[in-house]
Amino acid sequence: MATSPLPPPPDTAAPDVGTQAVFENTAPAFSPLYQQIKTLILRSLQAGEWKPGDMIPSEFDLAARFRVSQGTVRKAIDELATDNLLVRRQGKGTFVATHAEAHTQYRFLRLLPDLGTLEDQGRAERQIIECRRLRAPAEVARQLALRTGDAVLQVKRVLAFGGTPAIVEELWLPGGPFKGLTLETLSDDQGPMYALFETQFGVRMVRAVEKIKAVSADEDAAALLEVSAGSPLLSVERLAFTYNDEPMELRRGLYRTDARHYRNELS
Amino acid sequence: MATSPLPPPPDTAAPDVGTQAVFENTAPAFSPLYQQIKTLILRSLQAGEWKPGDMIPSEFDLAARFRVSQGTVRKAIDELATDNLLVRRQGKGTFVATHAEAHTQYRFLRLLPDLGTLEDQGRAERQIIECRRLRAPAEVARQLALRTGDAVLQVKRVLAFGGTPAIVEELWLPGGPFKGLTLETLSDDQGPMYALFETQFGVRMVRAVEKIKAVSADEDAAALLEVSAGSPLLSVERLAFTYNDEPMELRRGLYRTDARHYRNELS
DNA sequence: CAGTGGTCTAGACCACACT
DNA sequence: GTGTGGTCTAGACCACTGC
Repeated sequence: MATSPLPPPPDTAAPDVGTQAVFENTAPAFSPLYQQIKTLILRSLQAGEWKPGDMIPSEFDLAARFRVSQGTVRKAIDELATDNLLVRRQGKGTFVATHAEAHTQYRFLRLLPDLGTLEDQGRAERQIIECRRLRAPAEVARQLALRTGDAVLQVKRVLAFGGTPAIVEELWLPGGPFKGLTLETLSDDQGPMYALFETQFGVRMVRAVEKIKAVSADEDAAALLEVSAGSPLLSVERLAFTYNDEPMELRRGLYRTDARHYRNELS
Repeated sequence: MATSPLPPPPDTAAPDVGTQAVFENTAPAFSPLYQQIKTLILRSLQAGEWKPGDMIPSEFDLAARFRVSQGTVRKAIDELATDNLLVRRQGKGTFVATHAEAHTQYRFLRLLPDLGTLEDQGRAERQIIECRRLRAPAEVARQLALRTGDAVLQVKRVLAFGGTPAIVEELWLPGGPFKGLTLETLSDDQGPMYALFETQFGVRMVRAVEKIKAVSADEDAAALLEVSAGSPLLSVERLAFTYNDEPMELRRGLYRTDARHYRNELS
């Protein structure tokens, strides 16, 4: 239990765990060991020590590294797995979750066809309308935790299924982390946009919040979605976050729901 | 570890656990012990052995009853707690979840004001429009797993906040479990409808699925919601389930979203 | 104080994947 | 077979609640 074959040398640098909470120095707030371990793993994820798709060290190795029992590491990993930050695969190992895998693709897309195979009626056909670099309007800046006027990227695109347009959306991305993103980058890419963000910009979207309203189609949206102006559309405003609850994308979408619906599970 | 002070006598009746899976007699499907315990607890919940709000036996007692270790019971309860079927309270015990508590009220209602205190701007003002007993239309029957023509209850009501109507909805309930439900029962009651269902009919809603669309207000809805005909409204169709994934309520709602929005978290 | 859930450990063994 | 995650146990101790 005492050896520590990984980065932190045997008796220093590694968080030293006595019998109970370690960082209980100042605040009287009690923090369980497994929570601290969870934080340390999270930190390694943020720092990019393990990238999306990578296998992280085994529970035993991590236990040695952090000087705790395997069961404690297990509980930390369990929680990270239920948060969809890690994926466990029995017999293989534990991996950093990614949007690039078939089974987790379009994890955030809740628009489904009313009828037929929920699975897939054709891949989504994507078309980028424009990609501009500009200064953040006040409201966009506020939501992305930037200052008004900071550089941002604005992307507009249309998604269609089986030739019928279904979604028109506008994305706002902070200019810093997404430096170098162009219309060509986006257009050339196949696969989910969040997968591109991971591989090209090292940004992994972890969770998101959506605000949904019913609105009437304006002229522009009506034309792009091939409906008549004034038709009811679903307005979906999404704020997506990366590891440290940092907002990293603001997305405003209009969904056609005449033959599809937004599905949500409550529990 | 061997005593069994609860209902099942010492050496019989209680599921007998050797070293591994118990019910592994016919199917080669492997089922972990804690999963079997989870099923047994679930069965007791369905049978009404413990009712919403009740405290269930301690982990130790359950461990003795099922002849497994306390840690195994713990894992079973953990999962039931994350499914919101049970609620753990340190120092006190583990309780059957209920819709009747302040902190879990309106757990399934996702409509929030765009501005101001998310907490509450006044209680919801509810008004029952009608409550009829009739024969299930085909589509309603299908969704509630009944036969077309079976007895069902149809309830219509309006919800308002601060004097402004926000939701008009129509509920369909199976006639059997809800025998005796009348307009008076519903109107007299304060508090969430799902709480009433628990206390009066022993029906606890556990989870639900919603299908959301944008639609135009027809004359009736427009009048009730005090908007002009043709205004965009959010159509929310909810199918709610009780313990055994039995569908128990079909609800079709129209939401005004001019000053409110449907909030959803993705992860 | 006793009773409850919460944390942590150590070790044994099972199931699964790869080589 | 070896290495990984998954299950189960037994026991010790901590934290919170209420008598």
